[in-house]
Amino acid sequence: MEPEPTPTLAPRRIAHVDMDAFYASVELLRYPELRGRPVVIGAGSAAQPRVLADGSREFSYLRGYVGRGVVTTSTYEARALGVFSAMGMMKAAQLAPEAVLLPTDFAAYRRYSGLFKNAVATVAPHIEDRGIDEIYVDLTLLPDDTLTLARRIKTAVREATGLTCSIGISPNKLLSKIASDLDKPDGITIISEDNLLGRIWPLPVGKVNGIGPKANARLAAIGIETIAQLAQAAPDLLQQHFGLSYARWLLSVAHGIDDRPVVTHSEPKSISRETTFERDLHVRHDRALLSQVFLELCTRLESDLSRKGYACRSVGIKLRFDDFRTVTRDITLPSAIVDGAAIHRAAGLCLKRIPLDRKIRLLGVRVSGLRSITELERDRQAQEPRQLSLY
DNA sequence: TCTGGGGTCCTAGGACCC
DNA sequence: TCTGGGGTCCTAGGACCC
Repeated sequence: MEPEPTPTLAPRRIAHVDMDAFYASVELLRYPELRGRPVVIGAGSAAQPRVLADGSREFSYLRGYVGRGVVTTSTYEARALGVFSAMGMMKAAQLAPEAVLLPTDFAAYRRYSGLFKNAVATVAPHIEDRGIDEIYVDLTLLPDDTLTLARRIKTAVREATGLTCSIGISPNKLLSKIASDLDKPDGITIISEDNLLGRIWPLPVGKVNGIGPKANARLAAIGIETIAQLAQAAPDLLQQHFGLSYARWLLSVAHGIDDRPVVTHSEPKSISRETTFERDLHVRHDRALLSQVFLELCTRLESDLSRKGYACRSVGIKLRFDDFRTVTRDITLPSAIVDGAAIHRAAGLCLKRIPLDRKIRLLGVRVSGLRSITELERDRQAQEPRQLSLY
């Protein structure tokens, strides 16, 4: 493998802004009496707090939770008890039975997300969206010094939302993402050439965005646990275990190299709707329920598409069986569709191609090959005169 | 007391076309 | 009549992220 080229341009200044325990913090604005207590977000509407006659609120608790939900977010007090995102709620209830349980309210989080992003944009408008609670911001062309900008961003966010965020700033997205996590909550971490080795290299490889549980385990199996060890690993050893392109990527990230730009606009590639059943469903005995849910998923996709102004050329389904095995089937159509009935027909063709020999845990429908409806219309109108000229 | 829902990107094989 | 490569599209699965 060839050595990575050394960047020669003046370093960029990329910020990663990450809201602190975002969903939980939004809930604490609403229910300030919960501040300082372990709180877990992630239930359905059954966990909605009730307002009592005297105006006080009665909350649900994790104790006794039954169901298939997972923790979406938890407050720092709940994390101290071992309750983290993506943990099964049953397990969380064992660890923290006295934690308050709240339902997710995505409409509220989206509202605060908009406030947070608009606030940052008043300070630095070159923003890449990375989901509901984090963004990258390119500060390179702004005149002020880095620390001043970071403080200004935090002030703007706090004034607009009442919430805190953590900011990492470095020459690239990779390092800034790692940095924003180093001083949470409410921190500012600036990584430069000078402190790169001291701050980044001692960290476990799993801190790198893109090294997940699988890669982590495979690296551990060959004795690589820290970013420093990864940086010093023999290229041939990495290539042997991970293939050429992934090995190259691993080495470059370990050396803090990442040239990806901050991308301020992107179009969606796919839209999906899926649901996990409260109990595994039998293909024949629960056929009516399965059919109803299947149709509902397609109907929701129709409204998603039309609300967002897209048509789709591909339709796919996803099934998860009771043994957690997941299968997908796709079909690409001759022309783009929006209509729920057409999505339902295509999804039905996909479903026929899956042998249904086990109970079903999850059913999902996905549309992809998205085309903007206004562009389709424009193309269609541009086509018409040409077709007419054939006559 | 197993494991949500919404996404993106990558890989790899086969079809098909030139 | 054995048999080129390259490019693109489609499909299935998997890793990863928030």
